[in-house]
Amino acid sequence: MANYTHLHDWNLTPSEAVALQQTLRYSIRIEQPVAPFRTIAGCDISFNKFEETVYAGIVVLRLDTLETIEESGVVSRATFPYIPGLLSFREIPALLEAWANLETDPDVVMFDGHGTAHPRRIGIASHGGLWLNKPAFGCGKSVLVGKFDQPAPEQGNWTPMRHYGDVVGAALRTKNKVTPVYVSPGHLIDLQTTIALTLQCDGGYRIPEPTRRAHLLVNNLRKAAKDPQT
DNA sequence: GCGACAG
DNA sequence: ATCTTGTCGC
Repeated sequence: MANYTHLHDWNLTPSEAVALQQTLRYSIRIEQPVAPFRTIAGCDISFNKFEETVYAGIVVLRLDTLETIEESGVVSRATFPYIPGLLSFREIPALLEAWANLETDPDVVMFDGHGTAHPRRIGIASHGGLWLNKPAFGCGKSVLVGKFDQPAPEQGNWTPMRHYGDVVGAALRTKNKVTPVYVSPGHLIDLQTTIALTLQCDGGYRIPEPTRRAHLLVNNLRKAAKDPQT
């Protein structure tokens, strides 16, 4: 089953959260994975605006067939507000609850957000990877930091995203002539592998399957709780 | 000081 | 993120 070890407290002020990121960033390891990956997890959360209740979910799929092999959804609470650069403090606590309910132990995790493409190089994918002590990377729909040139319009093309002289991620075209997604390594993985895995998770949509299915899962959870029906 | 700013 | 219908383009 999937587990994780407690790294630190979550009830922090935004200021304390930034300070914690400055100490945690040095534990992050960006490197080429040794063992091949067989399964991948996608995670996401959903919520009603102005409400503290959040629906967190994780979907595990086989990398070779993209078949879903497990889903885990939980209803939790997020007390930390959304602040650009501190997303992990709002989303990870609930995601850990969903993770703990997993029967399988995914080989790598795809987060909805960034990894090193972050002002302090420790986005949700890096922070999450540290907690899970597992290879993790981020795939975001918009940019937080980093400058880049537009990649060629055909699927598979990508351009490096740079921030203060560092290549922090890549603008990757997952579909012909469609806005690219922004990927970056989180922990225990490198940019090349991050790009390859994202392309391997292609299901015909801009958003790769792990994240796309996790999004559908948590959205259905939220709707189910909203209506007195099924 | 001003503008930017993952989900 | 969420609130929402139709509509332009391949």
